[in-house]
Amino acid sequence: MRNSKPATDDDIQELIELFFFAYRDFTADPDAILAEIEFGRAHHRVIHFVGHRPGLTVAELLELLRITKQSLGRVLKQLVEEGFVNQVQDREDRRQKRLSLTEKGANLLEKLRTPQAVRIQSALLETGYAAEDAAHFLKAMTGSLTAADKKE
Amino acid sequence: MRNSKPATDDDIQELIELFFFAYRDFTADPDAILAEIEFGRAHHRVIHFVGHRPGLTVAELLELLRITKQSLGRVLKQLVEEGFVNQVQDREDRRQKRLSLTEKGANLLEKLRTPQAVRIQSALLETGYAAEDAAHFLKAMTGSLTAADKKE
DNA sequence: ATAGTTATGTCAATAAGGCTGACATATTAT
DNA sequence: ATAATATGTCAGCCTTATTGACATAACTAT
Repeated sequence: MRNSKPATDDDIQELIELFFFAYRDFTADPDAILAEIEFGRAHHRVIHFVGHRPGLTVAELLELLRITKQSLGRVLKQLVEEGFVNQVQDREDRRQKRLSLTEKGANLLEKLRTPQAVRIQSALLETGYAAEDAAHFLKAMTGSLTAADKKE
Repeated sequence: MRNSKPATDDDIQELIELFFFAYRDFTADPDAILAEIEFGRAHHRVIHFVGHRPGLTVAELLELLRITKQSLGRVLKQLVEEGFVNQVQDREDRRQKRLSLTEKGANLLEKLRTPQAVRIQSALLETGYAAEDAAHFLKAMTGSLTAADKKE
C-alpha cells in the first residue's frame, strides 16, 4: 500500500467530515442503550477502560480519559454505588484503589460493545480491510502532532 | 485487500479504543484554537458545514448535526453577530435562510482545518494508505446499523 | 517522629452544549 | 381562509466538563 497518490485538499476535507460522521454514528448506538438506564457516555468510557484494564487505578483512568478527578468523581461513584464497578485497596500501596467490573458491569459492557463491534465488523467486511490495517491508521491518527512524543 | 483474516474479539476491542483515542486527539487541536476566541466545538461544526456547503439552509444544517434548532440557535446567533456567518433570504422561498461564511469565517475555518489536515496527511503518509481507502473505511462505519438505509 | 508528598474524595461555583415544551412570525401551499 | 413550513426565541432542565479549595489516609524521606 506504499506510495499511493497524494491526498488532495478535497480528499482531506472529505476525510475530516467522514471522521465526524463515523464517530457520531459510532457513539449513537451505545448512547441509546445508556439512556435507558439513565447513564451517559461518560459512564461508558469508564466501564470500557475498567473492563479492558482490570485493576487499573483512579489516576491511570484519569490519564486515559484526560478529564479531572472531579468530573470522574460523580460518574465513578454512581457506577460503584449501583454495583457496576468494584474498588479494592491495593495491598502494596493502600492509598490506591484498584478498579474492576462486577459481573453486572461486565454484562453492561458487553451490551454496549455489541453494536460497536457489529459496526466495525461490517465495515471491515464491506471494505475487505484487515483489522490490523484499520488499527494502524487509527494509531497513526492518535497522539500529539509534534512527532516528539509519537511513542505515547 | 479482500479476504484478509477475520477480526478477533481482541482486534475489535482494540479498534473501539483506538477510535476513541483518535477522535479525542483529532478534536483536541481545533478545540485549543477555538478556546482562544471563546468558541466551542459546536461553533466549529457549524463553520465546517457552512463552509463546505455554502448556501445550505438551517434545516439542512440541523439534519447534518442531528441537534435541535434550540441548540443550534445560540451558536448560530453568535456566529452571525460576530461576523463569521452570513444569512441571506432565499429568493424562491423567502422563509428559508441560506447560510454562508464571511471572509472572517473562511479564515477561521482554514485555521481550524490546518491541524486536522496535518494529522490526516501524516497518518496517510505514515501508513502509506490512500485517502480513498481511509474514506472507504470511514464511510462503511457511517450510517444506520440496519443495512436498510445504507445509501444515506 | 515529623514533615512533605501522593492518591483519592468531596464541596462549591461555573460553563458549554445538549434537551423539551411552548409560542411567535413570516411565508408558502391548499 | 386555513394549514403547513422554516425559522427564531423564551424558559427551564440535564450531563459533563471545568477551576479552586480543602480533607483524609497512607506512603516517603529526613
